[in-house]
Amino acid sequence: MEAIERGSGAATLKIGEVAKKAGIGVESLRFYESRGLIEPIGRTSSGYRLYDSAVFDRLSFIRKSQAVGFSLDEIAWIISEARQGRRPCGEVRQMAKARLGELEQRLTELERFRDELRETVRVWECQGEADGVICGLIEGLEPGSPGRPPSRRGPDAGLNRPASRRKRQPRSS
Amino acid sequence: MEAIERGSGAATLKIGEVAKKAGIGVESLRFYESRGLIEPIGRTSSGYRLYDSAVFDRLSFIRKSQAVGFSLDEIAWIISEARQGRRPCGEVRQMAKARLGELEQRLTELERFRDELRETVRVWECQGEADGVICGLIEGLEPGSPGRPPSRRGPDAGLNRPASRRKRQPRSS
DNA sequence: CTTGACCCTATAGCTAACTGTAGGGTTTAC
DNA sequence: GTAAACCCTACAGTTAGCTATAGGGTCAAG
Repeated sequence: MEAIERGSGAATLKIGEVAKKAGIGVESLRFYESRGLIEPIGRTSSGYRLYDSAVFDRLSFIRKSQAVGFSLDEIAWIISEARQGRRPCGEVRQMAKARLGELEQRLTELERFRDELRETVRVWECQGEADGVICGLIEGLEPGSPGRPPSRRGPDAGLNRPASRRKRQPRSS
Repeated sequence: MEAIERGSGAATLKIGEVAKKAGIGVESLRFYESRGLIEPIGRTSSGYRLYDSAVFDRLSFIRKSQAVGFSLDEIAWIISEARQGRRPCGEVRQMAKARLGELEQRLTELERFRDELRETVRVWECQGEADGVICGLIEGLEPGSPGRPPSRRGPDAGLNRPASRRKRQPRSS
């Protein structure tokens, strides 16, 4: 069972070959397909996906778009527009500008937050830990009932390093 | 069926009263409990949680810690330390400094990214959309096969409008 | 002719911090 | 005495972008 047009001039690739050349996982390729971002040019009779080299341009487009800050949904929308012969340049520009605006706003917030945190750290540094001075924060945190710790499964839970951290939306009102 | 010590001097509160006074949802309170952040001082015979006013100090501690950038796991760890009579001031300072370091690094990355994005937007602005100039990015995104669109089960997959957009972490590199 | 690398679909899990729902029981006000 | 408002547990869903697993089928080499 050979490919639909495997060996007929234009080289076709199986998903694993595409994955390896593009430096991406096969699961991600299938995931992209499920989100409407890529599509094989065909299938073998046994159902294997077949791609041609155009998939690399598409993947490159996806990566560049992500680099601009577009979500996969937005990228899928652009692709679907393009597939219908449209060139949503204006919209894409608008999207990029919107992304930039959000980014600038977020940066402003983060900078303000950084300044506060710097100040907090500075204050805590000054207090030292020589005597029983409790780091501002901990004040009032008394041991609940001395001698009856509720046997947690281990303080390793969130220790080490807390992976990626993200800003939450503080509920207004 | 009255409370364990409801009406015996020190006022106890049910979860809804705590939630209302603290401006938080009852589900969040139960969630915090499941994460080891808070604990009722007891239960009524029918199983209702009872709190005293100390819970507000605890919630305030949680909010302040979140404001420093600590995760709930980290906060739970601090609380569990404190409950065991320890004062992990040094560690807390270290955690805050680590948070600050991460934040500064992320800010640097984001600033670089913002500059790139600004440049991208600027370039796209100059091109305009008057003639067939395709916004850099879209270049090469041809409609699948001209004249033979592969009759998908429905191009609605990612159509309409890009729906909800949210801040993502732009992957560096 | 069997082994192992590859491929398939479908579905669940990961991250964080909640939020919502289902399906009950309890309390309180009228 | 009944209806609304509250409480309970347990679990699923939300956000994005993957990543992994289960349980198969396919294919090339030896």
